[in-house]
Amino acid sequence: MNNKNSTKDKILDAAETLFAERGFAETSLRMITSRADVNLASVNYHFGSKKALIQAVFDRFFQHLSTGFNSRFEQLEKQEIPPKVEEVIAALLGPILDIDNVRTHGTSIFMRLLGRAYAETQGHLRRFMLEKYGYLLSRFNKQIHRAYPTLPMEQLFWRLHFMLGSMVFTLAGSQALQEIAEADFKEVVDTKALAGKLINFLAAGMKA
Amino acid sequence: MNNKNSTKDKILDAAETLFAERGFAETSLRMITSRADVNLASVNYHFGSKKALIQAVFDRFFQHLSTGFNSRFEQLEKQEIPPKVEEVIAALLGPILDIDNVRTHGTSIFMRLLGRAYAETQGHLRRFMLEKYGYLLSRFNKQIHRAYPTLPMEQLFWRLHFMLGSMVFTLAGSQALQEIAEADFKEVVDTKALAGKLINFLAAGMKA
DNA sequence: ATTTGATTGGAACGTATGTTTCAAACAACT
DNA sequence: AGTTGTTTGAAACATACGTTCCAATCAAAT
Repeated sequence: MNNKNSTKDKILDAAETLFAERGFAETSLRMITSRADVNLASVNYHFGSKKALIQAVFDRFFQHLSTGFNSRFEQLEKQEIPPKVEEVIAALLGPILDIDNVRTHGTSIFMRLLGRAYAETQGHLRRFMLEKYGYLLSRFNKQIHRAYPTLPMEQLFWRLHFMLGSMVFTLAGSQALQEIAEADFKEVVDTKALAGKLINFLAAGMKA
Repeated sequence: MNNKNSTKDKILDAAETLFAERGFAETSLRMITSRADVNLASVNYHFGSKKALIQAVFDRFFQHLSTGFNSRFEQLEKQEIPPKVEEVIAALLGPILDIDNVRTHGTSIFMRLLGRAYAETQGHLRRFMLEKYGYLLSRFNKQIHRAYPTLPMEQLFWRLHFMLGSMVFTLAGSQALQEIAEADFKEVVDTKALAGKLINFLAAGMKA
């Protein structure tokens, strides 16, 4: 049913790349099916509609991510001593970077999708994601609060969103930025090093 | 020719709002012309094509902005004593917030447009903007370097992009976020106060 | 070997889009 | 008043889209 080269997975693979590259509305089902080398009708057969396909693409990503999030946050939660701010941010960022171990450039594709979902004001995607993964934010907030108890919750709320912006924006364009940096500074920066820089920046902002 | 209520301006007004609210592909010319109360054909008559209309919308916004940027950065550049990091960031953020003085909800509309333009990987918009406003980044870098001379240029490059991500994302979703914050914390946060929080966060990250 | 249910293929449907056409209305100037 | 160039209006155009239909094919179980 869910082999690596089943029609369903071929559609998901093609759709995920095209959605990230071109956007949801700008990607037609015909582009997807011709890239996946399957019949046009198979999208509606397997997924029901284009909207359902979009949600399925996100669903697959989040299934990869949630195991990573769960194990990292469980580890933080069972610790007696409060974590450092850097560690909490790393718990959020780590699983996202791990996608690259499974797929090439998986992180940037996912972040681009996330950025596009965020821009969607039609909003069915935002609601869908918040519904499924809102619990993550409250777990994150709890840990930040342990790491930095004097920060008012209202400040935390805003800084969380400042942080998300940096993460999505940077990781979505990471390929392009890495190339520019390499050309300008003759210094190769891999994604792991980039994440370190990002965590430093964000942790300082959180602790401001 | 360019009266406030000329057909051309009515189209631009309607298009700018709808593009920000719904996105470029999701906004049809018929929506624009019916909201602007003009004939459908007038878009192609005055602008040539939908793509050209999109660029015209951005052009008008950037004309407002560039005068603000120029005056603020000239002021920084002529100062003998180095500016503070916060001041440099404020010079970038200030003109954007000033749009609210001209239009209601102008900032969030513009930032949403910016966010969408960034998401557009078709890319003709990104190139168009970088071409027109790339010079701003080097002026910004120079001033940050004056404020914080020991920061290596390569670090500055990355932190600049971390910062842009926060700015675009936060301001693009500022309406929605302000509503959530108001509901959750019973505390009204106007855009000016939000900008202050954002500058604090970003300056701390810059100085990390 | 036959039957049954799931999947695929090819074609068509209805609808919405950006663009074009061309006549009517308007404006400015002689 | 008449002419000329610009702008509007209503309709049609070609195209691309998501979706649906139904026959052909396939896989597995009897």
